[in-house]
Amino acid sequence: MPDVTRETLSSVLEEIALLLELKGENPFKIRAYRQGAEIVESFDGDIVARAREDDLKGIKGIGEALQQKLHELATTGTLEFHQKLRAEYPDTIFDLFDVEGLGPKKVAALHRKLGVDSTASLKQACEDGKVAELSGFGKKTEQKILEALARRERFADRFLLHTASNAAETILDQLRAHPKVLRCQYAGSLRRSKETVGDLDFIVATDAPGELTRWFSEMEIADETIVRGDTKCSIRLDNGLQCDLRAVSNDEYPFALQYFTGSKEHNVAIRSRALKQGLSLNEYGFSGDGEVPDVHDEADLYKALGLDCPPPELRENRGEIEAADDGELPRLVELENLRGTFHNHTTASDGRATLGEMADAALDLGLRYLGIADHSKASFQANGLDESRLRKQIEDIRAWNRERGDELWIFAGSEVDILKDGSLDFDDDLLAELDYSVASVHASFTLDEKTMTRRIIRALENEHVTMLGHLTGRLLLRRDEYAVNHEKIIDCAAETRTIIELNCNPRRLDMDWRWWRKARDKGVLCAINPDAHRPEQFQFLKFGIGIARKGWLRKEDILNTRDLESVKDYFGQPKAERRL
DNA sequence: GCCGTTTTCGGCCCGACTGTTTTCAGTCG
Repeated sequence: MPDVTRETLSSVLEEIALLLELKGENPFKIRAYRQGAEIVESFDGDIVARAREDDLKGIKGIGEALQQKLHELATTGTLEFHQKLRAEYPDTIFDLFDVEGLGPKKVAALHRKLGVDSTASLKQACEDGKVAELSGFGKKTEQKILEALARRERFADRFLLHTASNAAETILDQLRAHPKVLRCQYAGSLRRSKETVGDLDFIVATDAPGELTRWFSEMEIADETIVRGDTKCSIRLDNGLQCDLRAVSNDEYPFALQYFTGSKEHNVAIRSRALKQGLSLNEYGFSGDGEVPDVHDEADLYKALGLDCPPPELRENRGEIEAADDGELPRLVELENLRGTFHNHTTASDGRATLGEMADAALDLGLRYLGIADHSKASFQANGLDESRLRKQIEDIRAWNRERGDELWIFAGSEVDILKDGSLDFDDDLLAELDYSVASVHASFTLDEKTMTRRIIRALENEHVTMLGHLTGRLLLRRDEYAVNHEKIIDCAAETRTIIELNCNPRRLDMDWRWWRKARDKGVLCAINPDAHRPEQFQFLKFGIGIARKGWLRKEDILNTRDLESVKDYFGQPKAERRL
């Protein structure tokens, strides 16, 4: 049986879409492939098995042709249609689509007329002045391509959530202070709390749009102006992050905010719903033959379509529209619901602050309890604690609680390494002395999926493992996740009553938001953990809350929204008796 | 290529901006 994954299926469809674009195929056909790729990627169930068994009928967006192609791909491992298309172009041509300003038409022209087939040959062609000579191109286009190529080498094309969030708050503060701004907000993937962000979108309501776009491009924080018109302006910050401003009237504001918040998939579904009601919707308003509804904010806009207003984090077209239609949107967790946090480090291992300093910071945040989980001895690179150092730390924590436990209660834990074979870095007797433990993988990342999954499951089956740390080990924009079967881990966590952590470090945000709703429905409890290595990293909780909301989690799905006594009770029970 | 409470054919979101053009194609979001 060929080794075909969900990723294989969706990436082949996506590649077909790109190749058809190069060939200048019917754009709607291209979109069908692209949508097919998205459907496969987010399908709720074992899409690979369904494809293998030719059981894809009835999935909206996957018609006869795609069913047949997915079946061929899943059973044979390749797709003849795809292979034939690929043979017409070199592999490196796909890189050209990532160059800003280049779309399928221009890539096709460069390839056909100049033989450009990679970013290297594109750079050469520009430097030789050949690009400017092509019809439809010119000197400026050539220059812009060279700049885009240089930028690609200097900057990542995505940014971590906290990098984007910090910049956005700075800019939003300045917008709010501007006298001509009536209302403003950031939109886009940041507002939806995606784990990484490509650019920032700001929407302002104003009577003086031209003045605002000019002011925006002249902000001190702007390193470069990319475009500036009467209603739209794009700048780039010195870290490469692009920021777009849209200036609209106060009446248009809710429509622009909704539109630019996206996601694209959500908006497509919303617009088609509007059309069925005889309303045409764009970023400026409703239009239609009959009465056009009165809209002052986003909630009015959704209400006009018979929907409750889905929180921005849910707008991914993953069931939120149906839920909004049925009045069954979840009441999502909020930052204010958190009473404490688990999984934090101190100078005992690789943290930068002492136990006392971390505790004081938690008190300043208004938390009622704090969990300390320093590394275990196998993580020698992180100065992990051995048995005697851990026992000493447990004593220190008990002493704190005797003295100041009525202000802030500290739970004694450990981030215990899951060793290569799934056994733990401490024996059960020591683990039993702790209030709780976070079991994490920190080494041997390259095991195959089956072995890695079995390794983690063995750890979850341990009575003394309270929660699983950063499930996939991914470091966003830096290191891929290791191979692990999420479904099996989630099932095992539900069965063994093991909590799964939502690690809020912006590099991790792990477990991924796409899995939480399923985990929740299976009865898995979540802990929102900052993995703080210094006091200011408690701020990461904010991003964890964003991801939890994106994963449809409510207050009751998260351990650290409970009060101190409930958490003590929870830890005090045998694992098998713990309930949601 | 997909879809259908108007449709099995004819739609499929569309506006802003730029650059290369004399009225528009391409890209982006």
